[in-house]
Amino acid sequence: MDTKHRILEEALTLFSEKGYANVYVADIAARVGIKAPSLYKHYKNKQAIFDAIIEEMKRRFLEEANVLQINGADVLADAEIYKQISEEQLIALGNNLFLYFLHDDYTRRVRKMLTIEQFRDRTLAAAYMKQYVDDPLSYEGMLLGLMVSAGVLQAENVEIMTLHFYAPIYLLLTVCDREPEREAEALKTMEAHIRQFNSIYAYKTN
Amino acid sequence: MDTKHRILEEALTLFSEKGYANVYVADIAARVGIKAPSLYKHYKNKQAIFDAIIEEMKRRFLEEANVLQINGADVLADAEIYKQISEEQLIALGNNLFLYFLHDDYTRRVRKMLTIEQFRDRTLAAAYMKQYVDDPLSYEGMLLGLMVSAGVLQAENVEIMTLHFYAPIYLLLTVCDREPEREAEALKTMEAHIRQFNSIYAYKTN
DNA sequence: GCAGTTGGCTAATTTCAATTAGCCATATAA
DNA sequence: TTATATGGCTAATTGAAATTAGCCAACTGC
Repeated sequence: MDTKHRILEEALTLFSEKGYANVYVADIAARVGIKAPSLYKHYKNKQAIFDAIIEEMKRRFLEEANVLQINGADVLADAEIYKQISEEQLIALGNNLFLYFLHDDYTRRVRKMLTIEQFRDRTLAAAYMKQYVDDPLSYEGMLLGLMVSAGVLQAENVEIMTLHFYAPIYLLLTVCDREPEREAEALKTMEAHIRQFNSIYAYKTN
Repeated sequence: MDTKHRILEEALTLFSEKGYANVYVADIAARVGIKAPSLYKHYKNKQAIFDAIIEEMKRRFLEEANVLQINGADVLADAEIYKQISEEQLIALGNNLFLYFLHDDYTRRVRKMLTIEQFRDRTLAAAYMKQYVDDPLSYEGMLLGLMVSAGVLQAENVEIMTLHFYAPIYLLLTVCDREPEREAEALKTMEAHIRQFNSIYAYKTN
């Protein structure tokens, strides 16, 4: 029944840890609790499993993008909120993004898998970039832009300000993906980063 | 004669494009201009080729770190220079680092290979982090620290300032590794980033 | 209560890439 | 100038993993 879905689940886990080529069909089957040949009742071959994972990933990413879009519209209607944004809330914004990317199990595995497979397939590289660079920059850019409009922050160039906000988060994310034991250190750095970011970009009456 | 070295060269290129598991010994041989079995006159097996690449990488990284260390000492003796650093020089600093990492052929291939292989071997992940995150942060941190001492820049926290300087460079590097056609755009962003960085952190007499 | 579909299994089979065997020419060195 | 090492080749051999064949039990809907 949901064996078909369990296969994707376990395959994703394995692909994210070892990469497609180093995972054997038999490994996937074992994790699901069946024998390798039984997998072929559900998927044509190994590649088809990979493709299905990518399809589901695209679906989820798209869905997520839509949710954010809608949220974005809501937030825009509600721009009042942004007039009283505090440093602590800015820290929460960064932390949420960081911890979601880092801990959400699905997101984490997909990101690792894309990291490993991206050079074999340019569309995967593009998906990675969109999801972990371009979309976050554009979403956070919108939020920070609202804060500028609300007079909470100020910047010569909001895009660059957004880069200054997000790039350290991205860097710390790549650190923690590879060396998870550095997470505590990363969270401290995160907070110091956002405090300094805030003191730099907070609106100052001269 | 230097066939032995050519093998490492061609293997590195292939590993960086497809990853270890997707490269066949025969591919490497073909690029070198010999047949697969002849490779075994030079290396015990495929893994030994990979290991030799990693050994050479470690040697080069260490050597490079030493050069920077020595440069660092020189630069420290010469701290006067830093009193008249200009925005253009700061841009040059960022650009040099970025373009060296991006275009140096050896560095580029090694970085891609590590990106692909890092999750199979924690020591590779650690090597990647050291070379592309920790060492640049510490080296740039030293330079920016000197600029602070020289009264050219000011910051609450120099480490965070360094993160603000380097993280965008790192992010743009990961973009260009994956989507090289975005390099021109990245260079513009780079410059805008450093100008804004400078206007933020430049020492201001109140 | 039975035809058919589903999803499991074991036992092949296939495929493909790594590696080994064993031969030969050339270069080196005593 | 002869023996030995070096580095190339072709033709096996091996081994591992994907995939296929073919069997069977259990559920499904009529």
